[in-house]
Amino acid sequence: MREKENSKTKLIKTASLLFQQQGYHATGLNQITKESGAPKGSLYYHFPEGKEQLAIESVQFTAKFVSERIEDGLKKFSDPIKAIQNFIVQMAEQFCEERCKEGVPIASVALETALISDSLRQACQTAYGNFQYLFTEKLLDSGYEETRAKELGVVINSMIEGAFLISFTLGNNEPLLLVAKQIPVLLQ
Amino acid sequence: MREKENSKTKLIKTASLLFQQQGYHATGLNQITKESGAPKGSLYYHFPEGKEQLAIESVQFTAKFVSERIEDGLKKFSDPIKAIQNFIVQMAEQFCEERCKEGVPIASVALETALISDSLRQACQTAYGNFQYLFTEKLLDSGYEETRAKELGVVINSMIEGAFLISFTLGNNEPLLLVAKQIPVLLQ
DNA sequence: GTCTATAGTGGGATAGAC
DNA sequence: GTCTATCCCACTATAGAC
Repeated sequence: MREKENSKTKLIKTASLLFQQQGYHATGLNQITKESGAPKGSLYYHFPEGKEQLAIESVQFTAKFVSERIEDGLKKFSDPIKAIQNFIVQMAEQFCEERCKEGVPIASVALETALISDSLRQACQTAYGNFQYLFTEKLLDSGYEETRAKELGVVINSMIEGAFLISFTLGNNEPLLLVAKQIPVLLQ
Repeated sequence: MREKENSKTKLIKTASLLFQQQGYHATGLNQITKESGAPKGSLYYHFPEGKEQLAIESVQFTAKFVSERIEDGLKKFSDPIKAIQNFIVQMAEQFCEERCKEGVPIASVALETALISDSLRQACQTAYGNFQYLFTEKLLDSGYEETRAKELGVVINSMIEGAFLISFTLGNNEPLLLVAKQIPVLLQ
C-alpha cells in the first residue's frame, strides 16, 4: 500500500527537504513541484492557502520524523545518560554522511518566519515542544525529579539545536560530538 | 567624530538588523537603502559585489558587536561560573525587552547561506569561532585545563545559540534562563 | 485532480548622467 | 559619491479549460 504515494505526500516530503536545505524564502513553489515530480497544477488544490500551509505541514512532517528518531534512539539504553549520549553521537555520525547537505531540521523556517506568520511559528514551537518532551519523559522514567527532568529536557534540546546550527555552519560535526561528551556531566 | 556617519556605515547597520529579523532572502536591497536613509544610488558604489558583500560585512559588524558584549559581560565576575551565568541571564533579560523582535544574531544568515555562498559561510564560521574563543579564554584564565576549556567553549556557545533559537521561536526567554541555571553543573 | 496561461509584484543588478 | 531608469528574472497566486 506504500506503492501509491499521492501528490500531496510527495509535495510535503520534497518541501520538507528543500525548506531545510535552503530556507523558506529561498525555496520557490516551482522548484518544489518540479523536484517532487508531482503535477504542477496540484499544489493549490492540495494546499488552498498556498505556501504558508505547505510549510506548516512540512514542519509537522519533519517534526514527526525527527521525533521518531529521538524515540527510537532513546530506547536503545535504559540508562538515560548512555541513551541520550548515544543518540547525539548517532546524529553526529549521520551529519557527516548526509545531514551536512540537508541543513538543520525546522531551524531556518523557524528563524525566517517567527515574526511574519504566527501559525508557522506555532508549528515550530509545537515541534520543539515535542522534542524536549521526549527527553524529559526519558529522565522521568529513570527517576529524575519532575522539575529537574523538565528543565533538563529544555536544556538538552537547546544544546542539540545549537550544536546542529554550529556544526552545519562549520561543515563539521565536532560541536555535536562535544555536546554528547558533556551529557554525563550535565545529567549526573 | 562619531557625528559624521557615512552611508556605508548606515547601510551596514541597517542591513545587520534586517538580516537578523527577517533573514537573508527575505530582505531586499530596496528595503535596506530605504530604512537606512542612505542614498539609494550608493549601495553598489560601496559594495561592488552586491548583496553578498553587504551581508558579509553585516555579519562581521554583528559579530564584533556581540563579541564586545560577551567580553564586557565576562569581565564582571572573576569566577567563570558566575561570569558566564550572569552573561546569559543578562542576554535573557535583554531578549524580553528588545531581542525578541530582533531575531538571533547571524543564525538565519548562516542557515540560509551555508550551502550557497562559501565566503558568507566562512564569515559566520569566524564569528562563531570568536564567540567560543572568548568563553575558552575566560576558563583558561581561571585555571581550567586547556583541552577542557576549549571543549567547554564550543559547548557553551552551542547551548546559548540553541537556547536563543528556541527562545525566539517561543517568544519567551525560558530556554535561555534554564541554560544559565545549568552552567554551574556543567562547569563544576 | 490536473493543466496552462497570466496577472501582478518585487527581486538583484547595470548603465550612464550628474 | 550619488541618482534614475531600466532590464531581466523569479516569485506567489488566480482564472478557467479539461
